[in-house]
Amino acid sequence: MEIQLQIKMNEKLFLRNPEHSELGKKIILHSIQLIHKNGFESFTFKKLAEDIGSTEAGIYRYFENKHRLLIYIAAWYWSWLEYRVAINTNNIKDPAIKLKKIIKLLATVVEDDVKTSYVNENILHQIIIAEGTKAYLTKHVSEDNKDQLFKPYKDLCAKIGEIILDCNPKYKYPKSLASTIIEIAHFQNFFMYNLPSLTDFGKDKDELKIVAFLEDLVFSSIRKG
Amino acid sequence: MEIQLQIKMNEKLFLRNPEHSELGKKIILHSIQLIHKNGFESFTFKKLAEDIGSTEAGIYRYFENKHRLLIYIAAWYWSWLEYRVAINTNNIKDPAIKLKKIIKLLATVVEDDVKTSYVNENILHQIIIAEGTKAYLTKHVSEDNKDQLFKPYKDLCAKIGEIILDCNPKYKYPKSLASTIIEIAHFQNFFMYNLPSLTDFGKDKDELKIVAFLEDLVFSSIRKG
DNA sequence: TTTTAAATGATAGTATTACTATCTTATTAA
DNA sequence: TTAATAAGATAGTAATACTATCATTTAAAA
Repeated sequence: MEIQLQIKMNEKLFLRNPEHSELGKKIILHSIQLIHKNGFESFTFKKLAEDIGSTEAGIYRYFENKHRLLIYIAAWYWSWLEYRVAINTNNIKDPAIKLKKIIKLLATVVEDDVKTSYVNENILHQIIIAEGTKAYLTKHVSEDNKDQLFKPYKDLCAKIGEIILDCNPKYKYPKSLASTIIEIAHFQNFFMYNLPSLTDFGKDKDELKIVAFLEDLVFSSIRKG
Repeated sequence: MEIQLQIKMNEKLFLRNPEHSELGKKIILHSIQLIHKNGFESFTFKKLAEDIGSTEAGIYRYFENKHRLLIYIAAWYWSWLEYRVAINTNNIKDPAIKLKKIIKLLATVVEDDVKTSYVNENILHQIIIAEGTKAYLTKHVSEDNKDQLFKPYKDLCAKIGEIILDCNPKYKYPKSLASTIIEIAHFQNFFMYNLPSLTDFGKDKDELKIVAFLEDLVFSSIRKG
């Protein structure tokens, strides 16, 4: 039996649903590759079209602009991560063990377990580390937020916040700690590889050390008092 | 007596030193204003030139491109912050109190104490919150890093790391905790105003709550064990 | 199986962006 | 006073970020 993961995406994320056609899937697959290769700034729909063997106008039928495409990719990533969190924690009772599992999912490289044919999840993880925050660090965050474009990110954050509260119902900052875990898992990874002096992991470049750091940070805060 | 703060900047940050001319100072002042107003993505040298009453070519004599200008502004900000950290902590002996002071400097709005005629420090603080990470989240971080473009950021981080070690010489992640404090101070501020459900401060929008959260996070980690 | 609609391909065109080049005129410093 | 140096003015180019149109292919409905 082959498991095919299909993530339901908010309609406002695209003009035409890329999951419903071959061209659409190619757009997602190749944009992830191109952004990974050259970075989001030098990524253009022209280059993407050439890469796919389609035309610029063709891409514009799916996404308003490259920023919207980034938001789509990020939303897909967070939905996929929440799904992985769900399947990896649903048989665990102890919230602390749940939280540890989540930290590991956030901070370590993905093993390509569930295949979604048109997305390379490992590369996706890497581009979200480097480019993910650009999805919302804009002047139009609030409007985009009203259109629910960041819902998957916020849902995941809310879920982590709840688990933090399960660990300690008196902890005062569950949501802020949740968003902190998410962002720091990515930032410490980026720093470790690119600006290593900002971390304590520069020498061995071991993602498990980021996990250890985050666990230490999180559990000493939650359990204290 | 009027105190004039002059920050020595790395020569590689610019083509011509903007501090050495009126036009240069206008470039810094107006670019901060424009980036604050419309965001970094829609910021162009053409618009900047029009705003100043100069020409595009004139700006290009000072900075290679707008990304370099952002790096310059960020570097200036981190240098200035390290200076403020120095004057605000040099008479304090207790490293824990030092650290609290630093968290406050990072997370709260600046009171315009020391004037640097051509920089509005309050607006600067806000644009670094929203745009600062874009200075290094690029495909050419490593080359830029070799040119020491991020030195002020790294110096500040190292300094905070040392103070953390002063608090507890056995703490295992001083540098990672330092970069975490810096980034989270800014991210929680951005979230609080723009994606409030990612924080516990959405209702009152009180920066002092970010300070409290960070203090709780930092000191429970450092002091534990 | 034909008709019709929808998606794609091909091509063209525009305004803006991101520059580079050159020449002239101020400003400043030797 | 002359000689650099910086700034202003103008022009030009390649690439980016789109929009529009029309023909063709593919897929769904009659």
